[in-house]
This record gives sequence, structure tokens and C-alpha cells, in this order.
Amino acid sequence: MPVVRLPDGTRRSYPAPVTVMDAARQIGSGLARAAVAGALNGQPVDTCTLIREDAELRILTVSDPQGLEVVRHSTAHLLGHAIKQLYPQVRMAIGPVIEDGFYYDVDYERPFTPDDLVELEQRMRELADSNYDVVRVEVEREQARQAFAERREDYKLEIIAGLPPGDTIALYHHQEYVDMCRGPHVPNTRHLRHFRLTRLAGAYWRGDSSRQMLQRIYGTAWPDRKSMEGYLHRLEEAERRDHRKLGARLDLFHFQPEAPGMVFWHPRGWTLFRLVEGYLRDLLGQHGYQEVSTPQLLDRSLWERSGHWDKFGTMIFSTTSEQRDYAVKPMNCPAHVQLFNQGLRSYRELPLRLAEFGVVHRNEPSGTLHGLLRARCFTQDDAHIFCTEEQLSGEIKALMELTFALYRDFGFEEIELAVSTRPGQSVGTDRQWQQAEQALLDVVRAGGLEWKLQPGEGAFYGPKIEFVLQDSLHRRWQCGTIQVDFSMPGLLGARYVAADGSRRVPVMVHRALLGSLERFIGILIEHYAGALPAWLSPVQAVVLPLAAARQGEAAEKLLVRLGQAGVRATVDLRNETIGYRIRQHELQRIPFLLIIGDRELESGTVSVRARGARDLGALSVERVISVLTEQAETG
RNA sequence: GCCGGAGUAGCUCAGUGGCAGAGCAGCGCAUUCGUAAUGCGCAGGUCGCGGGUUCAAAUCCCGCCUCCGGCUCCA
Repeated sequence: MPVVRLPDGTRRSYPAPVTVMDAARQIGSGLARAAVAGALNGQPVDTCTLIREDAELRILTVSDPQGLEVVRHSTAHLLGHAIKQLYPQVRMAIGPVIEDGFYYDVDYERPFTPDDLVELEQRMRELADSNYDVVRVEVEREQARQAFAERREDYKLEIIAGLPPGDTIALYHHQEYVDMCRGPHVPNTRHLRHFRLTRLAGAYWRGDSSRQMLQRIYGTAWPDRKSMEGYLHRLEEAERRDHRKLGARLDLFHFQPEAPGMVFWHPRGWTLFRLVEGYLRDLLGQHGYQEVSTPQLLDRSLWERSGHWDKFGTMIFSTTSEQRDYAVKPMNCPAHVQLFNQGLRSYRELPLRLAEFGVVHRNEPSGTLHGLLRARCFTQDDAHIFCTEEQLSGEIKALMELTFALYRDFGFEEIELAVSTRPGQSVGTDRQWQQAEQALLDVVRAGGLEWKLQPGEGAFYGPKIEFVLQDSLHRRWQCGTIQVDFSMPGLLGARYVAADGSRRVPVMVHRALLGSLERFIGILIEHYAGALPAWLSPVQAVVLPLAAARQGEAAEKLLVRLGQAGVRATVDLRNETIGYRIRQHELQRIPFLLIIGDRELESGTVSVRARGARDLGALSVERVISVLTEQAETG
């Protein structure tokens, strides 16, 4: 006699066990038609699931996030069905749900082409439109093994072999196609209507780079046509904002084959770089840091002692001179410990905060390079804080506040936190790690902020807090990091004299706020779609005389006055129509266009057009300068 | 690094074995202009690099480089 409680609080009791679908039907035929699955006591289940005991039940439809997940998962199965019909020799691996869609990893003798994708999608539509029932059958392990052995699904057999013994296995029958899955799945393919296959890629079996490379087919699925179009539009928007394209169009930087993964900054791009750097430099001064600079090449032995050579040897650029091996520095920390080690340090000097805009080189695998976002040479806004154990949590707390304020100034409001703990390969003792992890967790917990744990994702010398910011398209970017290190100072011989006269090893906090300046600038460009706020714009204003012969002289005079006021401005005296020049500078995303015609010449004013055709009217030169300098303030 | 795709003028792209093209940008001349493209003309190429097949290669084959989409990795 199960009693079922519904989300609105009503209870229904049944004389005998009922299926989720039966329960849905009794609530309403519309709901039953829309039901893609159920949630029994919060657990997603198939609509064919029998409710035997008292439970809370919610009917999932495609408009429910959990229901949408079911639809996406079933669409992956539908893809499997289409694949096996069109290419029977394909071996199926896994087909999970991901953000915005799903994929299926498969093994096939030849590479799939975009044309194959079109055919697959077409077949998926035909299958979905035939509105067939998806049937769940629970079987014993041996039966599942046999089913997939007959079908020569080697990957499925490997998955079965890895399942804990005794588990029942669910097979989903899509007509002649059978897939193994925990479920739940839609009861009928009529729920699968708004989907699209998006791209092809390679992927390692079980994510292991030493194993077979499979072909991954990505797809997306949505509750309705409108939300799918919205998604496709977001993809286009992301492409439109691609910093690599904008970097070229806005004349900020370029890459070329002779220096893969290394940036050639153009004058405008380097202006932006220096603006970001200058902002940070001011901040360092206000927060008790001292800026330093350390060598680009350091003897290999130093990296062996720090542990970097062991862990990252193949990714360190190196060079030899007079039979000595040098590493092009991939990090600044060992060099900063050398600064700490100069002279005998007292506890009175702690915390010692050393900052460097450290240019580092890392030999990243060629396939991972991605414009400014993943480069082989980049500039860290790096710092190392040497402190006592007692000072540690105060330093971390101050750093978190500083970081949040900084992101806000650059226009990022949504920030997430993650704590990463000890990885497999690491230096240091259990006690040191436990202490370091505790220090980070204490601060994060006390802060009352939301955070997630990333077990085993820490650096080899210490755990870390990571700052993940969301841009205007809601994409996530990991930027800042705070790492607590009880190991490296000891490995590199750092000591200070404590109040009681004993020698102690300082704790070292590694921290980068923006992370890599190059990468952060790439993110900024995409966040603002190239329309940087005035304080970050390489060119803040362009002076446009209507006709150079008549107002050119006045334009050049204005340019001089703007320069004296600290406004980054240029003048455009080209013999082109005003409409043409305005268009060009709008495309260059210049914040202010200052137009001088005969009317302005007579009245001693300038017409100000702000980016995006916002007309600020005719203003006096003094007023123009005060408007521009105000706008050019940070933030 | 691995899988797949791409590379033709500064940019966007057309050109599938037979004379390398278009639009925009650039330069020149005309126009002297009122808020997102004035007109006419000129110039612009080792078709990524190297090798091969062919009477003939941007086009077919092989190797390499770089880029793009993923995977793995990311101190």
C-alpha cells in the first residue's frame, strides 16, 4: 500500500505498487504525456519504475533541469542507435551528458567526416520521429556480458568487467539497438525533438593518454527550439568575441610560426599590457609588497633541489653554456627564495612580501596552445610571502579580500572558489600537508563564501585556493591562486631567527592574482568583446576634423591639450568622409570620438560622440578634458 | 604529445590537373564632406615549407611547419 507524496504536499495512496507513469497519469494526462522520468525521494528514475513503498515523487519533464539531463542522455542513445544503423562495425564506448549536451565516444576503422555527421543527424531525426518506445530491462551481469559479446562491443564488456559484482545492470532497448546505462531514460523518442550534432573530436578511452584514441561526436539537446537557438547564438557570440580575432582586428598583438605560443605585442596591445601592469604595481605598493626582478636563466641544480625538474623536466626549456645546464625559468619561486636567503633574516622582517612581474617560459605541448590563454611565454603577477605559521591565516585572509576587490575593478562580479588538495606526486611530509590544507580550509570556511573541494588537484609543493571568475557570457576562467607551501623553503635552505633565538624555516605563500597577464588580457578582451572600458583603452579618444584643410589645425591643438591632460588620443586627418572615419573608429572600439567642424570652430567647442553612437553634444574643450579624465579613472 | 580539420593578396574568401581571382584594406587622383562604408584609377601572390607524380600541380601523393576543434596535461 504505497503512499506517494507529491511536491505540492498532497498524498495519494495506492492499493498495490504503481509505476511512475501510472502515478503521473492519475495526476493528469497532460503531465503523463510530458513525463520523461520521475524523481523518487530525489533520485531520478525511469517512468516504468515500480513504486513499492511510501515515497516522495516528482514527475520530471523536459523543462526541469533533471528532466533535460534525461533527454540529453537519451539523445546520446539515439545517436548510438543511428550510428549502429549506418555504421554497424562501430564499437560503442561511452555516451554521457555534459554541460549543454552530450557526446558519444566510438571506435571506427575510418575517421568520421562532417558529412557523416549530417547523415547521422538525419537518421536520428527519422528514428525520433518514429516515436518508438525505449524499454528498460534489468539483467544479471552474465546476460549483459553475453548481449555485448554477441554484438562485439569490447568497450562495453570492459565497462561490465569493472562494475562492482552483484549490481544489477540495466539495458535500454532502442528497437534493435541495446545500450547499457544506469538511466533513467525517456519512455519514448517523441521526447527527443530539439537536438543537433555539433562537432567531431578525438578522445582517449577512459581519459588515459596511453590508451586507444576514440572518436568523439558532440551533440546538444534542448527543451524547445527557442532555447536551442539561444544556445547556438551564444556559441556564435563566443566566436565573435574570440580574443585571437579581436587581437588582430584591434591591432593589439599577433603570433607567428617562428615563435609558437609566444606573443608579439603591438603598440596598442602593449599599452593595454602596461596599463594592467601599472594598476597592479600601484596595488602592490598599497599592500606592503616590494617588487623585485630575478634572472631568466638559473642553473639546473636549483630546479633539481626545488623538485621542479623531477615533476616538470620535459616542460622546462633549457640551454647549455660552458658545460653547465641552465633552465629558462618556468616559475619565480626558487629565485625568490634566493632573495630571502641573502643575509640572516629575523622574525621581525616577516611577513616579507616579494613581488615580480616574472616572465616565465613553459614548453607546453603544441596541441594545447590557445592564443593568449595558453602560451609558452607569459608574465605572472607573482609574489611570495615569507611568514611565520602564526601569520599565515592573516596573510591568506588579506589576500582573499585583495583579490575580490581587484576582480571587481576589472569588471568581474561573479567569482567562485575552489580548494585543491595534495596530488599523487608531491614533496613534503604528511604533517606539512595536513597543516597547509588546514590553514587554507580554515580561512575559506571562516569567510562564509561558497567553495568546492578539488581533491588531488593541488600543486606538488602545496594545496591551493583557486579563484574562478565568470565573464559576461557566463564562461568560467581560473585566474588567481593562493598556495601554501611548507616544503620548498626548507628544500632551498631558507631560515630565519625566531624570537627565542632558534633557527626556523619560514612558511611560503605563493600567490598570483590575475595569474598570467597575457591570459588575463585575453579574458578581458573576450569579456568586453573588445570594447574595453576607457581606463584600459589603448586609445581613449580620436580627434576628427570634418575637413583637415579647415579644422585640421584646431584638431592638432586639441590633441596636444589632451596629451597634456594624460588622455591617450590620436587625430585622424585623412581625406575621407566623416561617416567613413567614424565607422572605422567605432570598429576599433574607441571610447570617444571628438568631432570638430566649422560650428565647433566658431563656438570653441567639440562635439563628443561616445562609443555606440551616444551623442554627448557640443562641449567646451575644458569640459571635454574633464569628462575624459573622469572616465579614464580606474573602474 | 594524440585524433580530426584547415593554410590562396594585409583581412574575408572563390578557384578539383591547363593564363592565380573577387570584395574590403593599402597607394594615387578627384571630392572638402555633419556622426557606422564618396567616386575613379593603380598596385598587390614562392597558392604555408620541402620533396614526388605529370607535357602541365594552388589542385594528386609523401614528409614537415603553423593554426583551428577536441583529448591528455597545466608548477
